[in-house]
Amino acid sequence: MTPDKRKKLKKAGWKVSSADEFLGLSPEESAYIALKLALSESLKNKRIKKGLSQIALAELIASSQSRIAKMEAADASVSIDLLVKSLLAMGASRKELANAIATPG
Amino acid sequence: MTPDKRKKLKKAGWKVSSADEFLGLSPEESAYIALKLALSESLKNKRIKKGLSQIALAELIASSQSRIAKMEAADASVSIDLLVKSLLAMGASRKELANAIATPG
DNA sequence: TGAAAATATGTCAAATCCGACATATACTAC
DNA sequence: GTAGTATATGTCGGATTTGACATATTTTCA
Repeated sequence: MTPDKRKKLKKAGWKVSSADEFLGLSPEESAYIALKLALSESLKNKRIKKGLSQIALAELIASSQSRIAKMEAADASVSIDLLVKSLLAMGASRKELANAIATPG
Repeated sequence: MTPDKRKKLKKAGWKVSSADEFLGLSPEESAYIALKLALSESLKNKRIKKGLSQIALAELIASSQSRIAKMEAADASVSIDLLVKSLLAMGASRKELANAIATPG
């Protein structure tokens, strides 16, 4: 695990203060977190590509700027459900979703 | 139209995917439902392949038989989050997930 | 057939997640 | 610098989702 990724995880509120702690996570726990990171990255990329601010996207999908920020930060309070719904609302296809999910962060 | 009625129609033999227009679903609504159906199918297939009963799976992933049944029925009360977590708990890889998502129902 | 196992359905309190708001911090361009 | 814009963070009431339970229905098999 790269220092970058660890920093990102920590920033997102996950308890990752050391590699040992991270290794203490079960495989499905880390897979779940990795999945969320992949989706949040995809969301941010798509938003930027469309030239939208977080506020503009929030209005577009009936959410709020703060929640968009949390989505993009893969915050622990954000579900995969919301990430997927948001991506779909931005016009992502199933294949795009699948690709985001399959692609390692 | 409620998700419940939609489900009943599907059970009654309607080809939901081709009836989207008639049902007045937005593209992201139908994509979301299709996604859930794909994941629930994948979950059921994986469980059967492992020779597990719903009760056994429930114990394995700390849930309940009734919730497993609802997952496999793509019930409106079940989130994509739970479906993904369950698949990961059964040992699905990200690529398997991606494939399930990309594959049309 | 009929009992037993598996699955489906309905309900609900508790846990989790959401949008909204306030506020802080970061980034531009002057 | 600093004014303006964008993004991040903390909190909270209300909405949604969850596991659990009761019960109904379906499937399996002798």
